[in-house]
Amino acid sequence: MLTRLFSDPTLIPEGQKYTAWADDSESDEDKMREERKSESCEPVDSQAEDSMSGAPNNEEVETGMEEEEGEEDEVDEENGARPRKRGPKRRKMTKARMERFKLRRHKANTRERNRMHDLNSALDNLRKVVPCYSKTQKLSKIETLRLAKNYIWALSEILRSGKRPDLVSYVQTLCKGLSQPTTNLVAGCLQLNSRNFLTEQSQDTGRLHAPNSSFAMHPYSYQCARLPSPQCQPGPANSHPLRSHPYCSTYEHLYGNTSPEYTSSELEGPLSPSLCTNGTYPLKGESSPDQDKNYHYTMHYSAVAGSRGPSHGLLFNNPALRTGFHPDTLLPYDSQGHHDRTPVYEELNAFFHN
DNA sequence: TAGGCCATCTGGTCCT
DNA sequence: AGGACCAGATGGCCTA
Repeated sequence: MLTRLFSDPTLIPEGQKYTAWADDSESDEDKMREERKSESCEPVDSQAEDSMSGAPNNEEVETGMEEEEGEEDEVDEENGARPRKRGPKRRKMTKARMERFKLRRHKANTRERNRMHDLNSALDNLRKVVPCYSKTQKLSKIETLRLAKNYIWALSEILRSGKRPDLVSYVQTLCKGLSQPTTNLVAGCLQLNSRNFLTEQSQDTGRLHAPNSSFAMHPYSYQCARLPSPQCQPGPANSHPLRSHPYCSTYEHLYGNTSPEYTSSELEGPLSPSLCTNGTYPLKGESSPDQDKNYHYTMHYSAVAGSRGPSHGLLFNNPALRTGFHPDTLLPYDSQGHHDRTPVYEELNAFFHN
C-alpha cells in the first residue's frame, strides 16, 4: 500500500490500533488498492510548490499520471470515454513533488482516521447513556443515534407532563424508527412481555393514544411483536430477571407498574416463547444457556435526574423531590462510574412511586 | 451469497 | 498553506 511506503509509526497516535497499520502482510487486496491509488494519484500542485521543487526535468517520473497531460487525452464525453476534467492542467510529477504529495496525503489520512476515531469514541459514549447499553452487542451507529433521539424525546415528555408514561407508549417511543433487532433489544431490556404488547396494542389502542397519554400525540405503527431480549430473560429458578441481573434496570423499576395487563405475576412467571409475527430477527444466542453472562444491559435515567435549569424545573419543583433529593449532589455523567449510580436510581424511583 | 455495517482512503470544499 | 469536514468509493467482516 502506498501508505505503508510512508508508514511512520510516530504519526500514529499512541494507544490507537488500526487494522491497516497492524497488518504488515500485504495481501492481494492491498496490492489492488495500491494500484488503484496510483492510478488516481493526480495532485494539482500549486505554483509555489512547483517553484520549491528544484528538480530538473529529467527527474520527471514516468507514471500513469502523465496520461492526463495533453489535449489528446481529453476525450469527448459523448464517446463514452472519460469526461474532460476541469481545473488547472495537471503538472508532471517529479519525484520530489510525488514525495510531498504522498506525505501530504499520508498526514491527511492520519488526521481523518483520528477524526473518525474521535467520532466513534463520542458515539460509544452516547451508547452508554441510552437504554440497553451492551459492551458485547453494540448498537450500530445509526441505531444509536435513533435511539438517542427517541430517548431524549421520551425524557422530555416526562419532564413536560410530569406523569408516568404508559409502559407500552414508552417502549414505542423508544423504539420509534428502530430496526427490528434493536426494537427487540429495547423491549427486552424493558422486560416487556411480547404477548402483553400485542394484546395492548390490538385491544387498547384508545388508551395508548388517549389524550392524557404523554406519548399520545406521536402514534406510530409497529409491525411485529417485541421479543423479550434474551439478555434480560428470567434466569433459572424463581429469580426475577431484574434482581438476577445487576445491570438490568427496567421501566417498572423506575416508574412502577402502570399497565393493568402488566402484572408482577406475569413478570415473575415464565415469559412466553419468543414471538415475532413476521417471523424474523431472532436474536443471536436467544436460547443460549449462558446468555446472562455474555450480555449486560443497562437502562439509564440519570439524564432525568441530572436535568437542571428552568426548562427542567418540573422534576425539581416537585415536592416529592424536595425531600431527600438533591440535584446539586449529582455529578456530571462523565464523572460518575457508569454502573455506580444506584442512589440516583433509588431517588428517582422514590419520586415516581410517590 | 446478498446485504448490512464498518474502517479507511481519497479528493473536494470551506475556513482560519 | 494547512486543517477540518464531508461524501464517495472500496473492501473486509459478519450474519441470515
